[in-house]
Amino acid sequence: MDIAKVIVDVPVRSTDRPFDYSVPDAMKVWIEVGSRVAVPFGHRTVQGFVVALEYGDVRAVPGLKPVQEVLDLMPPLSPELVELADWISERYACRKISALQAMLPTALKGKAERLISLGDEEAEPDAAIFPDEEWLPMFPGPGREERDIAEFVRGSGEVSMKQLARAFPSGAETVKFMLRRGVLKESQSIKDKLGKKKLKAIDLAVDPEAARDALASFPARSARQKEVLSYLIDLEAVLPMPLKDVLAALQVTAGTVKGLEEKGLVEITEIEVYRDPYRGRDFKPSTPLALTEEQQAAYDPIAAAVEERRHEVFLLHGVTGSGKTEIYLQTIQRCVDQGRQAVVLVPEISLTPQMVERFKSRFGSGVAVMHSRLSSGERYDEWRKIREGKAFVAVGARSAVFAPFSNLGLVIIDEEHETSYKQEEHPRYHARDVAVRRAEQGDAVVVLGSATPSLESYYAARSQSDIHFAPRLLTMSTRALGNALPRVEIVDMREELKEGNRSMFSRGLHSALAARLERGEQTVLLLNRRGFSTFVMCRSCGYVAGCPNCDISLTYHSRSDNLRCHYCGHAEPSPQVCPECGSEHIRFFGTGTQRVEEELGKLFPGIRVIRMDVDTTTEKGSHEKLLAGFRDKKADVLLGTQMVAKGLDFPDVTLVGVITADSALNLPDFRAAEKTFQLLTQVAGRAGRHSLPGEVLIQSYTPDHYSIIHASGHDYDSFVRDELRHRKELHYPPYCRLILVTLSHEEMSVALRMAENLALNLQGRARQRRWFGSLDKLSSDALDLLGPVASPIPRLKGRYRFQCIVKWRGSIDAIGLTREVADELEDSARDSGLQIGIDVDPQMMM
DNA sequence: AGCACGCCGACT
DNA sequence: GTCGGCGTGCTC
Repeated sequence: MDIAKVIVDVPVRSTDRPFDYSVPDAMKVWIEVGSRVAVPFGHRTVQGFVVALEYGDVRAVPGLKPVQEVLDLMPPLSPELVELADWISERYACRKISALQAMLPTALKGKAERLISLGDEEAEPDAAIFPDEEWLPMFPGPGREERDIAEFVRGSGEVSMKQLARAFPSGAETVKFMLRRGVLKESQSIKDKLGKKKLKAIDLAVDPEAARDALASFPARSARQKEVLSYLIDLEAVLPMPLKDVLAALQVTAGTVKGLEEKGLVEITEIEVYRDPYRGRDFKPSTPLALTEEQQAAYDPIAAAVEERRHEVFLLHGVTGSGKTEIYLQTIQRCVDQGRQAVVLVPEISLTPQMVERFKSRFGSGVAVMHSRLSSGERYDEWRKIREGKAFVAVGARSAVFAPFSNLGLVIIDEEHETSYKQEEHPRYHARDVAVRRAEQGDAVVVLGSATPSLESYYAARSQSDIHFAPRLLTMSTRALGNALPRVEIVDMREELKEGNRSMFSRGLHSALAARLERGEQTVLLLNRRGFSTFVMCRSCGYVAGCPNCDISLTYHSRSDNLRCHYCGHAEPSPQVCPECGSEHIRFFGTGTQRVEEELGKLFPGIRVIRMDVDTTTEKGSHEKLLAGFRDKKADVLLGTQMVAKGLDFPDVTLVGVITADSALNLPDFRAAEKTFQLLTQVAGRAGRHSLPGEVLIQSYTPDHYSIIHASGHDYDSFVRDELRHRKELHYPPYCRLILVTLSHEEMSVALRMAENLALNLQGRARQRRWFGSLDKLSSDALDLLGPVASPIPRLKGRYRFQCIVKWRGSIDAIGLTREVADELEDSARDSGLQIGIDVDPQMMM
């Protein structure tokens, strides 16, 4: 293997391909596919990843440079992950390097560092330029500084440019001059953002016998030192131990230990530690529960596939409380018993201590947890536990799909329908699709679990003819504990208004709340704040202004005081009275959690409310703290946005109130109904999970909408039937796929012209290939184009934004074509201020 | 992305 | 006449 193909960390299109390097003999042992390396690139050193190794005659390739350095003892990526990165870069139209980087913790994003050392030339100042040596002390000019710098560098051998700048704040010119003359020389290497965490540790410097002897002859006045020493002798078996533990245990100060160190009895060293974010927490071991008949029926086929090491995707559709987690746990056990590893993906929002605890209790320290609340150091440590084989289960959000296991046998995706599995920045991958791909590569099993599966997955399972994958459907329709699903009542807010109640609380919700306060039971109130004030609704009849072409809500634009569709560009004036009923109660809609909290305080003086939304949960750990407070019954009401709907399980919650179901329903998104149904179903599942029966009240201005009616009846099948009919009629997924192309430029006219250009090119190219045609036609291959229109966020960071939506289906390479056209346009715009973003299978159409 | 090479204005 | 402005082109 003489040639390494390397993807370099230069994220532009012209370098989005492997570059060849020769591998020095001494490096051959260390370099593998997946190695992270430092390579000379142009006039500098950059980080890169080895994606292939080839045997070849290095001499046959002129101009080949050698790999400079291998950056890790163990390659951070496996060949399997490298291959997956390649797939991601094509599937999601992103740079290869972005896909590779996305798989690693940020701590491993190395950047080049400039190192300065003494050159071959004498470090003496140039006599022709500077006065004689003996004059120097009198002239603290450049000559003096030069000598100091040379001394400084000589002292430490190699000095980073940063250190040098800190020591000689105004020495930049001099350094430059010295470099030019060869007095100093420069090299570059890649430095990680973060090192391994080192901890001060204490150890005996002499053997225990000698220490015991010393103890006997200790002067009485150093009683504290004596205490420390005897403590260490007793715990000799676990040495070296963290210094701070000793200090805490004996209530002594570092000075005491210092004294012992000076006597030569103990030794302060540094040990490398894993930062375990769950350290010090006890997890009660749990054992497998007996499965119900229904659970068993779902478990068996999954376990069989795991047992046979056969790739298969399962869609586990189980109502809230049906015990999906227990199935996950037992399936993981099967997988682990075979010496393979498992990944569990959970939406970020439900990655609560409750959730983590269930896995830690069953699998102990073999569980690595990865989520965004961890510091980058903590995340890195959890990642290393996986890479080094110290963990066999990874529980985490989206990016845990890249857990560097060597023999992954199972991927579980809980709450499969959650949009947070789609990454909204580059690379815009969907963890579910990546998981399926990864599992295919390694003959692993995928379990998609949800009480409300996404239409894409459900349709794929039912029709068995989908584009992505065809999961096997497993259904669980009863709760594991045998209790009934809560009774759900819909409150018609139009009626409330008619009867003179202008409050945001209906009379029904008001009295239900009062009853809970009286009985000391708890309530969860959901307020969906998304889509705040952007749509127009009539409070009298529930009419919402929608697009005549696209069947989505129109968005209100205050600048022009009109309503627009951001799919097709349709625009109309903003109505003054309701076109349906003539009422003047038509306005932009939205209420904040803060206002609800205020009103609660007014209606129920003394009520204890915990408010949970983006404002109150930004701080690290605040999320957990708030929930713990609610669990300990420090509040009567938990009020929040979506985050209160997910996965919480509190025994004393008997009432769930949805302040207004409509705000989710009227998002300008074709998935609005699906989101609403999912949200309502999830939040309803929070009530009455234990012995006390639950009640759910949903307030709505459109109480006859099918998503609300079916959610109240816990009727997923009927909802899907209605929703699929809509999707089919209007050509939305799962009946086609989408690509969202966003163009931005500082100048509005350029942005628009380029967007039109792109649309035209795309259309032309698709026609040539005979792909272009209405999706109405029966042919299986079709491509259609919407736009360009202004983006829902028309201006961002000083750039005007326009978007096009590609709708397509069949076996055509619509992604490749879109990328091709976008690349060409970016090229031809020599102007270069143009940015084009491609989002394949977008979840948020914003 | 950097960083150097390259062709035009204000200065010792 | 030079130092340096940042336009464009390349990086195994």
